[in-house]
Amino acid sequence: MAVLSKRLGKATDLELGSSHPSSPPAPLLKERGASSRDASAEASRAVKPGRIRQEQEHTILQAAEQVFARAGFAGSSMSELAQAAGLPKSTLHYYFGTKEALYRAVLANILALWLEGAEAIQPEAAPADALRQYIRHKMQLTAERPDASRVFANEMLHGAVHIGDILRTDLRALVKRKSRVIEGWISAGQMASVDPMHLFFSLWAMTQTYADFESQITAVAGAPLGARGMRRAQEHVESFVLRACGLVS
Amino acid sequence: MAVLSKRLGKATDLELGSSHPSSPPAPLLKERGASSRDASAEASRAVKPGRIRQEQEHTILQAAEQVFARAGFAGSSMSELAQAAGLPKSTLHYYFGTKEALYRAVLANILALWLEGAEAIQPEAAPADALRQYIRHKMQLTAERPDASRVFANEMLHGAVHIGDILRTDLRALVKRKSRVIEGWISAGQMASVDPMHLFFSLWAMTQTYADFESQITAVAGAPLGARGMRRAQEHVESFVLRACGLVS
DNA sequence: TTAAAAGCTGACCATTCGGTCAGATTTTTT
DNA sequence: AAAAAATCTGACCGAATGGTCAGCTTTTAA
Repeated sequence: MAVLSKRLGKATDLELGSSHPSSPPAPLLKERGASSRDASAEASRAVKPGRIRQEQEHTILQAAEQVFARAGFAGSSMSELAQAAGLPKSTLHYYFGTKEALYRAVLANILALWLEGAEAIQPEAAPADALRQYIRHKMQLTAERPDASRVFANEMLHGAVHIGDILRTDLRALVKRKSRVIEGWISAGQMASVDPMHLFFSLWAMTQTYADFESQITAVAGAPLGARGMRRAQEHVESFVLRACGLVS
Repeated sequence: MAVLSKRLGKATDLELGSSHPSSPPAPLLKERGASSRDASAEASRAVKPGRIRQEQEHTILQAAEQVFARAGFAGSSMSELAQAAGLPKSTLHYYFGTKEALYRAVLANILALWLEGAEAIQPEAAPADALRQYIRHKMQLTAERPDASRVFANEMLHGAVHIGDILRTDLRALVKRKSRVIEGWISAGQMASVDPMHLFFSLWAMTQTYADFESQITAVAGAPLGARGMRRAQEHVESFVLRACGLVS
């Protein structure tokens, strides 16, 4: 997992950094260390590679995720982004060069998150346990990082132009690999016959919907689901999927 | 269904027409007849209420759906919209006043479509038949009007500010009503115990994902699903849901 | 046939947009 | 302490945006 997300992070930065009209005014040393954002080591190794830069980038990215989630790429202006980060517009340009580069940086962070969790699906695992764990992971992400989910959803809704390459390579490979595991379970009679690819589509859809379409869900439910509602949602998805896969508890 | 969609159309137009800074320069006679777009009666009753207006509005709305689906509200400019419709920008303003009014008109059309199909869920029906029919209806909409689905998804992703009222009233009422039917089936032992509200969320998510996240699906599948792929998707969703509801075929 | 209504559009406008840059300030290195 | 590097930002710019409007043409009603 750590390996995977690191590899993807690189791939993203790569795809990203190449095609700008103007290169950023500052070095922009593309390196997120192995331990990404632990606050403890902050003071110790704070010497070398732009401690200020790291902090500011983090501030900006966090604010940008919120803003992009609310309005999408086109719907967010640099001045909004700047205001949300509590910094002048020029400072954002100093750190990320262009609005698109900032957007891609947000996406890169999210993508790594999004691809995690599938390690639970292993040949040796019991299908029910593996699926339950995967669903829990996805629902947790939905509950704890709804903005991340929404930015990701928005990107795909509009054609995934910025992350298409990664989807076509890494995500496709991941699904292929895990599909073989599921097919193994099926032919071993351990679960019902379900098209693995479509199973992934359904899992992603059912879990992400609680973040992406939260406004619809709130409207139908009459009020935001809250912690209790989300717990109930998770139970629903778990039992729904397990039953659909012929894995009655 | 006809009654429902008409009522909603009105409600939408109402919510719509009120809150503009400037009122449209032309009368804008808000009336879509009962038989919305049959080409046969076109020549016969073409006399009274602005035949040209009706045709032009239709042209513009159709083009706008495509454009809004691709780029969202903020990402679409009036000049793009105009170019897609093959008309000068001022003409769009003549017919719809503002970009937002045009967007709302597109949404209103879509919303009626989206709310259809739930009539299949009736107390007297067999649960398996009813659910299968509902899923088919949703999948058909996804396959035939993916742009409509995407505009709708985009609207909800960004808070459903333009249709929140209708979701909170009409959609909520619909779900409440149909949930009672499903609860009836459950307590009669006709299907497994599934939270009806969350069942709807899952159904919507699983079916719409094939339009809204088509780029992701194409990337993972290696190529667009096409007609055969969509047929397979429908079979997957049907059997998946039926099994999850304890309705083995 | 004529007057009125509806349809149409090129030219224009104020505002906002993403982005640049010179130069000041702060931090780090020597 | 001095030099170098990195950080920071107000002022500015050309382009694009949504929207307006006067005046034209076409369609409809009288």
